[in-house]
Amino acid sequence: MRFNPLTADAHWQGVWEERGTFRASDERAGSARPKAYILEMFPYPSGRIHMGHVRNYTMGDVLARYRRMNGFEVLHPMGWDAFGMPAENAAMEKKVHPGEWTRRNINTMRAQLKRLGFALDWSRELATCNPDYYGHEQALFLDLYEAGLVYRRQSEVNWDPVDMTVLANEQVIDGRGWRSGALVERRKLDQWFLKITDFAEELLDGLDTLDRWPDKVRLMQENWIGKSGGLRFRFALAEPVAGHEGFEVFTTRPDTIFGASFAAIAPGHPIALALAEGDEAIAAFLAECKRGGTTAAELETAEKRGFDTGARVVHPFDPDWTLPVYVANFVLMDYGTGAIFGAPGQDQRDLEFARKYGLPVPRVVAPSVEQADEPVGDEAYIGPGVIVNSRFLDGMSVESALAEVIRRAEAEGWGEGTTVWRLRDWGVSRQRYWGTPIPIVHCEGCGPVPVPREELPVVLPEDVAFELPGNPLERHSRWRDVPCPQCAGSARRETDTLDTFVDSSWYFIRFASQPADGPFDKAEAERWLPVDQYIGGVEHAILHLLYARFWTRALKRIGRLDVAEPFRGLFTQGMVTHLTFQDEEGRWLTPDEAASHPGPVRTGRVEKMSKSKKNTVDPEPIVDQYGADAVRWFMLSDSPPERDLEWSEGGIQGSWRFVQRLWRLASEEAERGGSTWLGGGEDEGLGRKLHQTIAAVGANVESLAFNKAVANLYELATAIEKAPPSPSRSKAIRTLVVLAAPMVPHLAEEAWAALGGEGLVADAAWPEADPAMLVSDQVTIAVQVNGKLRDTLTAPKGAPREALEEMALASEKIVRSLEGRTPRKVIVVPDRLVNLVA
RNA sequence: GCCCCCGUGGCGGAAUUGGUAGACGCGCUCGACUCAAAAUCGAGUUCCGCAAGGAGUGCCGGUUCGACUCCGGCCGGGGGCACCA
Repeated sequence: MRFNPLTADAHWQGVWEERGTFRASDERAGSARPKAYILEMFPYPSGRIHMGHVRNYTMGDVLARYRRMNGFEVLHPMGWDAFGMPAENAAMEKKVHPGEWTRRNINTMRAQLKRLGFALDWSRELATCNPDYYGHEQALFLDLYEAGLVYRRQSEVNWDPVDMTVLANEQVIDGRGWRSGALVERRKLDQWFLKITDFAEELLDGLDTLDRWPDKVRLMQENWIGKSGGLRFRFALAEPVAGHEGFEVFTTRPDTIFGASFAAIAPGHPIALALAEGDEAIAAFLAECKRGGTTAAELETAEKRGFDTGARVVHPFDPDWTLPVYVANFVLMDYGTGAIFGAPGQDQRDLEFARKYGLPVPRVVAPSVEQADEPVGDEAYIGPGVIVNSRFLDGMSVESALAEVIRRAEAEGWGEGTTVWRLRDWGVSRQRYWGTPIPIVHCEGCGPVPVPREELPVVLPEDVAFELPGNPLERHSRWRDVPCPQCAGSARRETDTLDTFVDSSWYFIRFASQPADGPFDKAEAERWLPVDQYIGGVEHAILHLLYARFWTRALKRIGRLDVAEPFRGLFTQGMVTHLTFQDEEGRWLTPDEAASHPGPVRTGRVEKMSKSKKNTVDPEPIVDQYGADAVRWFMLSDSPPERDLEWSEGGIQGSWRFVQRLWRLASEEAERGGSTWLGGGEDEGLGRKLHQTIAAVGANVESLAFNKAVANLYELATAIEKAPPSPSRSKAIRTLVVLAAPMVPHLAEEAWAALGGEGLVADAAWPEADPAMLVSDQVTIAVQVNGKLRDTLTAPKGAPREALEEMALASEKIVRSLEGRTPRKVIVVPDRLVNLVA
C-alpha cells in the first residue's frame, strides 16, 4: 500500500484551492495575527519551469507554511516578470506576437508551479506586461518626474547597425552584436535617467541596517556604490587652451600632490574635444581611443597611451612649477571630473604611463624616513608610511598630510574636500517594443511633456510587425503621432520603453496592495511591507536589489510609502547543477542521450544546468514519476541552501524512499488504531528524541538550514521505526507528520487524514518542544589524557567536579593511559569532559 | 590588479560559545526475504592495523589543558568589481 502522489497531489491541491487556504487577509495581518511576507524573486516566463525555480520556490514555501503553522498571517504571492527581450526574439524567430508568446508561457508555467503544491496566494497574481500593472508604473514614473528625480540627457550606447537596436554590454561580444555579428558602434542618444545618485549616501548607510542580508551582498553593493573621499581642485593652465583657462581634477591622494609629474584628461574631456577641432593628430588619437574594445579582458591588457598636448598646468602650491598635460586613454570621462594629476611613485597606472613617456617618478611616500630617497622600481608604493620630498608635508603620515592639503586648498580657495561616487544614474530608456511605454510626449514647441494622468495607461499597440529590424514603435505612426497635451500642436510619443528592472523595482508593493485606481494603497502596503524574507539568486545581488531599494526610498521621499528598506531579510540560494556528458567528438549530450549513446561517453564536470551544455533536467517528468513531495524533499536535502545542489538520480530516489517510509509509518499506525493503543507505557527515550527534533527542526527552518532540518526528520523517523509500540510512539508519528508538513505537504495531508487529524495539517499548530524533555538526566562525559580522548563514561547530569574526576581516575582505560603518572592538573567541564594533564 | 568566500571520508555535507570530528543522505560491502530479480528490511562503512593501538579536518607554524573552530604564513578552488584617479 504505497503512497500514490499521482492522485494525492492533485486532490490536496484542489482542497487548498477550494478552501482558499493560502489566501492572505489584509484585515488579519498585523492585527489578529503577526504578519509574515515571504517572497521569492518572480520568474521571467521563458517557457517552462526549471529546477532552479523549483529549488527557490520550495525554500520559500517551507518558510511560508512554517510561519502559517506558527500563527502568522502569511503573504506568499507569485507573479511574472513578463517584459523583456526574449519575447521579441521569439517574435522574430517564430513569427508569434511577444504578448501571445509570453501569455502562453505564463499559462504553462503557472500550471507547472501549481503541480508542486506551493502555498501561494494566487488571487494576487500579476504580470508586468498587463496594462493594469504597467499603467500604474507609468503613474509612478510621472510622480518621480514631477519630483525632479527623472531627467533626460545624451548618453552613449552600444548600437547594432544591422539590428538597429541598442545592446546591453553583455550583448556585445568581441565588439560585435551577439545576434547580428555586426561591428558595434558607440552612439549618442537622448535617454531618460533616474537620479539614483541622489540616494547614494542613504543607499550606502541603509546597508548597515540590513542585518539579515548576506554580508557578501552588502559588500557587493557597497563596492558598487563606491564612495571615495578626496580633494577636487582646479589646475590653472599656464597659457589658455582653446578658450579654457584651466580644469578640475579629483584625487583620493592629495597627500601625493608634490609627487605629481603630469596631468591627464580623458579623451572625451571638453578641452580634448576643443583641441581636436584644430589638430588632426589629436583628433586621430581620440578616434583611436574610441575604437578600443570595452570588454574587461581588453581593458586589462590595453596599453596606457597618451598624447602630449603641449599645454602645461601650474602646480597649486608653486606658481613656478608646471606640469605637462596629456590626453590619456585610461582616464575616464564619467568618473570624478574626467581629469587627474599623475603621481607615478604612488600609483601603478600613473607609473606605467610615466615610464612609457619618460616622465619623472619622484617618491613622496616611504615606509620610513631613511628610505626617502630609495628610487621607485616597477611597482608604485601604495603602502602606509611617512611623507617625504614634499616641502611642508615632510614627516607627516599619509592621513595627516591628506587632511592638511585639503585644509590649505580650502583656505586658499583653489579646491575642496569632496566625495565622489562610483554609482551612476540609472539609464532606463530601452529602444525596444516589449516593455513599459515611457509616458512622455515630445512636442516640437513644448519639449518633453508628461502624458496627462487621465490618459494612462499608455497601452502598447498590438498590431506591430517584427519583420523589419529596429523598434516597431518608431514605425507605428498611428500610435506614435499624437497632439501635444499642452499646446495641441503636433507631437510624438516617446517610443523608448522602460528597462525591465523598473518593473521589478516595485512588484512586491503591488502584491501587498492592488487597488484598480492606483499603484497601491499606502496604509495597506505598509501593513505588509517590508518583505520579511526575500529569496532568490545571487545574480541579482547588485542591480535588482539596488534598484528596488532605490525605488522604495524614492517613494518614501515623495511621501507615497513610509518604508525605507523593502527587504528585511534576504537569502541568496545556490544553483542546481548536474553532470555534463560529451560524445567522442565533444558534442554535448543530454543525460538520456548519454545513457543510450552507442559510442564512448566522456563524463564532464558538474556544472550549472544550462541548455547549451544539455545538462538540464526538466522538473515536470520528475514530478510525473515521483510526485511533488519527493522533488521538494530532494531540493531541501543534502546541500546547504546557499550552496549549489547537484541533481542526481540517486538523490531523487532516496527522497522517494523517504516519502514512502513516512507513509508506511503513518499508514501502519492508522491501521493499528492510532492513539487507542493500549499496551506498553511511555517511551521516555523516544519522547526526548521527539522534543529534541521539534526544537531542532524549528530552529533550522527559522535559519533556513533546510538540509539540517531534513537530517533531523530522518533521525526521528529512524528512532520511531526502532521503537516498540507505545503511546509515545503513536504521538511521535503524528508529530512527525506535522513537522514534515511544510516540506512534503501532500503526503502530510494524506497521512494526517488517515490518522484522523482534525482539519488540514496545513492549518495545524506547530508543536511546542517541552523544555524539560530537551535535557536528559544522564550525560556522556568524555575523558581525556593530555587532551586525547581515552574513555567515555556516563554520569548523572550536574554531577559535581570531584565526582567526575573520581570516576575518571577509576576508569581502567585511564589508568592504563596514565602509565602510573599522577595528573598534575585536572580540567573538568561539567556535563562535558574531564581532561587529565600528566 | 583590488575586494570577498571556501578547502572535513569514495561523494553531498554535520559538528550553538574552542570541549567525544565524520550526524543525516548518497554510494559501496555483507546478510535476510525471493526459484530469481526488483522493491523492502537488518548490519557495516575516515585511513593504517588481525588486534592492542596509531594517524587524521589543504600545507607549515603559533596560542591553549584541549583547535575543523582562534592567530600568522603558504598552497589550491570559487565569486564580485575592474584603467574608479
